[in-house]
Amino acid sequence: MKNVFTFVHMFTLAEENYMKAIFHLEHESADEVSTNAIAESMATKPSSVTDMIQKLAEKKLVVYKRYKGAKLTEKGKKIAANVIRKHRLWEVFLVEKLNFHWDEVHEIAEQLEHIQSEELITRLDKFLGSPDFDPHGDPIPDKHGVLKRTEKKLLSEIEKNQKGVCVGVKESSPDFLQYLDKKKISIGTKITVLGKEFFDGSMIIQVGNEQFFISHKIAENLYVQTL
Amino acid sequence: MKNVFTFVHMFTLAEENYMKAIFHLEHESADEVSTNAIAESMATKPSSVTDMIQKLAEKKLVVYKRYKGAKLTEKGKKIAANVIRKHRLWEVFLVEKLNFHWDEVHEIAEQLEHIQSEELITRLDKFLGSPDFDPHGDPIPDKHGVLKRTEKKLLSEIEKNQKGVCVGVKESSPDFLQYLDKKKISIGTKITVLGKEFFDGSMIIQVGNEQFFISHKIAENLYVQTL
DNA sequence: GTTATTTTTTAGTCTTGGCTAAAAATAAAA
DNA sequence: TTTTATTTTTAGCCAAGACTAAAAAATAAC
Repeated sequence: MKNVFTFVHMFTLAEENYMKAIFHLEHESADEVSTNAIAESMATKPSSVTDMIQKLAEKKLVVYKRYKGAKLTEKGKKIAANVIRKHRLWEVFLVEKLNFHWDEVHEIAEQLEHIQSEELITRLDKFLGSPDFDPHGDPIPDKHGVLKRTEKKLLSEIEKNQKGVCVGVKESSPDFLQYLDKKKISIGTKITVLGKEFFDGSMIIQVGNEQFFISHKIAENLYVQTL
Repeated sequence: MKNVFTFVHMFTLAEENYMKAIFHLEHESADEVSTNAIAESMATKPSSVTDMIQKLAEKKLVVYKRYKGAKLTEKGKKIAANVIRKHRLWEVFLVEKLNFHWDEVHEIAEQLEHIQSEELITRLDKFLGSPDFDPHGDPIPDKHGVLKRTEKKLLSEIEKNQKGVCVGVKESSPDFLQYLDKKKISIGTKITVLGKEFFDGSMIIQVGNEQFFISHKIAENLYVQTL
């Protein structure tokens, strides 16, 4: 089939997905990522990965040495970050505007992230109020592909009298999400830890004008960014 | 490449585009559509078209007889209508929510129409207030693929004292669109023809509380649905 | 420092969806 | 009704991106 997206810089769906996968793996273990690791993360075979990273290397999107794994170039990194930016912006859209739940949006965003239009993303970002985090609390890279280095912590790691902004959840079972809804906790909600019980890890927290008790189980499944 | 969209009924991007093209051509000239016509409308070669319609025929999406062209089956028609539904809903989104202009949205919608998720479209439709027309005034098929038979007319064809709702434009040059903006005419705007000059086709119309003069050139580029 | 194991690469196939060039069927003209 | 022109199909080829099986390199174990 002919390439449907006729723009200046064009990468195929497969190329974008490979770069994205390598990007994520690099952020997990710093060094160049192994063929096997990429294959596993993409549910494909190592031989297919070798093929592709060789092609990406020719296009100067990754640095590749036989038997030594791959590493994104600056250009590759930028492209990957942009795909991730689109993915996360679309997730915000799906949750905030279409009322999907946090755990329903990944598959759809996986498709939407490949839509090609700079202007679309510029406008979508504006429409959503230029969010900094996606519904899972992961940071959204800016339009230059720069990913704000974020101090995402579990609420349970926060000390007494510290504040944090809710940026996501670790677990996302319906029960948990409903609990959060009930307590009016969502992305962007400011939380202050008023008290912390060392015996069971439970906490007293303040959300808006309300103060209430939460168990350790709740606190260890909620990501916050400290302020 | 492996199919990215893993759903129940899955058609490739190419298959969807062929069905869509055939759907449009059938609505232009009733009968089965010729290989050449499809090739031209898709900017591809007749031999490629033959290949594809044979594949579609095996899948019972079109009826095909050698040298006799193709015709969508009920199933094929439904699928095509659904792609068109998605295309037009996304166009509404782009114009109404992201403030794109009517003539900027086609390329992007061409990509978005292939995103696979029933739920997404259900919610998008609701989010947009279940619109009946896209920004070009073309009707949006319902979720069963039924296309409301519409009486789309040019404003110039409307008689004195008749009313219509603006459903789209024929020409969509920036100048024309800006003119319409200035006159506060957009999709859904009610227009009443107060007077009509037979000599030059100019009109006096009412839009909201304002009454003003428009030339024939304007009137013959504006689609309305009569009320 | 060999041998064994794991990882990675190569070589060769497959499918999708394009393409060109040539053949066959249909339609138009003489 | 032949001949000519057009349309459509077939046959064969190409690229992307997957796969399997076998070879080669790097690691680990003895």
